Amino acid sequence: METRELRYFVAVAEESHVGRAAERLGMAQPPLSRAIAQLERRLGADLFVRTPRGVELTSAGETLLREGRTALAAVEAAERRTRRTAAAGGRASVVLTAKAGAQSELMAKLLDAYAAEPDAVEVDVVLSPPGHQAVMLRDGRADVAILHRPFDDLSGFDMDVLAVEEQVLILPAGHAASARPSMTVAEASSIPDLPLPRWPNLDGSYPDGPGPELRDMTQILQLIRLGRAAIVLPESVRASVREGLAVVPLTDAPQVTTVIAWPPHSTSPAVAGLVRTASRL
Amino acid sequence: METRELRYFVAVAEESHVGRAAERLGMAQPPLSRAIAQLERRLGADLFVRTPRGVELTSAGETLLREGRTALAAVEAAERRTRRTAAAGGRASVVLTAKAGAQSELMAKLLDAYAAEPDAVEVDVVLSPPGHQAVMLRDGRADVAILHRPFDDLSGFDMDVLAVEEQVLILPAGHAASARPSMTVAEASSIPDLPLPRWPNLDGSYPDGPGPELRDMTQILQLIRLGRAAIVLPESVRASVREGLAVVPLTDAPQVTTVIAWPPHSTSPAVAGLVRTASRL
DNA sequence: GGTGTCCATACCGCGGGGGTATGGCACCAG
DNA sequence: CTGGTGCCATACCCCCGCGGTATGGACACC
Repeated sequence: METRELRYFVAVAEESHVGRAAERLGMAQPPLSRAIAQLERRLGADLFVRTPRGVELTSAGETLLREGRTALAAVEAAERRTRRTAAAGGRASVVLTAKAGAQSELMAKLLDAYAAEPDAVEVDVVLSPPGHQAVMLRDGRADVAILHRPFDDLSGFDMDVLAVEEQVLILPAGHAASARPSMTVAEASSIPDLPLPRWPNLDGSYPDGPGPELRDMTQILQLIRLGRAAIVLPESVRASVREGLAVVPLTDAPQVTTVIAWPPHSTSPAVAGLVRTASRL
Repeated sequence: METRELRYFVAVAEESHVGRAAERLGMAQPPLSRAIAQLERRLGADLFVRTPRGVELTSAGETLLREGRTALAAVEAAERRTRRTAAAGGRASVVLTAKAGAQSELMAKLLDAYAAEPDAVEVDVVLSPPGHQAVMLRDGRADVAILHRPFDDLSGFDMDVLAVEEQVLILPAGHAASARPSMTVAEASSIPDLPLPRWPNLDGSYPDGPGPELRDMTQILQLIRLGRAAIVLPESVRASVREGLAVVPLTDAPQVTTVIAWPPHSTSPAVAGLVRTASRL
């Protein structure tokens, strides 16, 4: 099976419509129809049932869609990483990605410790919006990532745990609830005049709800000082909490685990070294 | 990048020789040279340095070899799984692979429990030689596997832990050492007249050493009864130990963890159901 | 039954993958 | 230094197969 065939198949499966898929692929409809039919012949499997409105996946087609997407991502990742190591011009280098804003002290410690290693290579740090680290690791734009359980999807990666912490509620300093010694998540999310902000989805859109749309951390902290919102965050943010804000521990929020993750089996020596120093921190 | 190009590249990289790679691929040398050159142009990266003896990988080439192999495996897995679900003829089914011989009671419990589930599908159990479960999971011949830490390479899989057990030494009943209440691994492996058997590598070859070559469990137990060998195994084998054999606990052997593993992101409903019942055992 | 909306088939042109023959280069034996 | 050997690259050719256009055929809806 060629990646071209797979790309065609995925396009048709996603559109449920050969014509639209062809348009998306920048080609005419008949060759696409033929390519799909040929793929079906070669696999010995019907991938679609043809309906008057378009096409629908068979169960074999659903399997190929699931598996094919990850296969395509793997090919794409191979290509990207190859281009990158070539661009580095023989001198090895590693791209590390992390969420913009948080755990800067941990990152600094890691980068310092690694730079002191005898066989250290250059580390490019790429800060990306929350939730995008795993994507970048999967498609080859990054080699290692710092990410967070249970928020990020870690499936398919190897990883080491770097830190475990509780979560706290950040709210305006003067607010009545700020005097409480602790709170539950249910209580925190139902404070009448303090809605929790909404986090953007992977595609940049926002879920519906009452809270403000969260853009960056300083903006939301500003909103909290103004008495307009509250937010649940890992307790390490205490370090960056200045006046005007109060912190209340949450008793039943899930623990947040900071991990360093990397794609399995692509253990370049540089990545291995970085992971080794990370796990010694 | 097309999978054909990747296959060509991997062949050349593995042979370090364009001519031999071409032979292996069943084609002539010049088109292969050209395909590689074209791949290099398209990637904008030199993958090989040409030497008078053949070719050598550049660092970019090493990256592509590492990544490309897993990408090819992913494509192959997609193809196999699609063929399989098509062959199942609409009626979903799952292939579970496990090491031949061991933990049969756990498997039986799992299969019984799963069969009782409302949405259970047919489960094909494939027993494969030790160490091959992970390979079958990676190349799509299986959907779920029962395997064992730290022996199997679990990287890249999602998993749940099913059981944790200590290891024991099995030796002839009459042997002097069989009276000891416990032993260390060092002691167990240096009993003068009882060599530990050698396990086959993934390719079927055997490492060098004094012990007998292990073929199957009954054969090795026979050898132990004859006073010719001893073996270290998880303690669950006590159940299948009959007369003529003695069991001595090991104090410092690593724990053996039995896990159920599955490829990430290919979570078909059937696999998900099987895993769910497994983790409830 | 006409019409619109799909996907499939028929047919054609051309790019590119694969073949053979040969060149160019480095190393080695003498 | 020179002929020989063992590589990979280039030159040239053929033909398969991919992609294009035109059209057929099935189905739903009015």
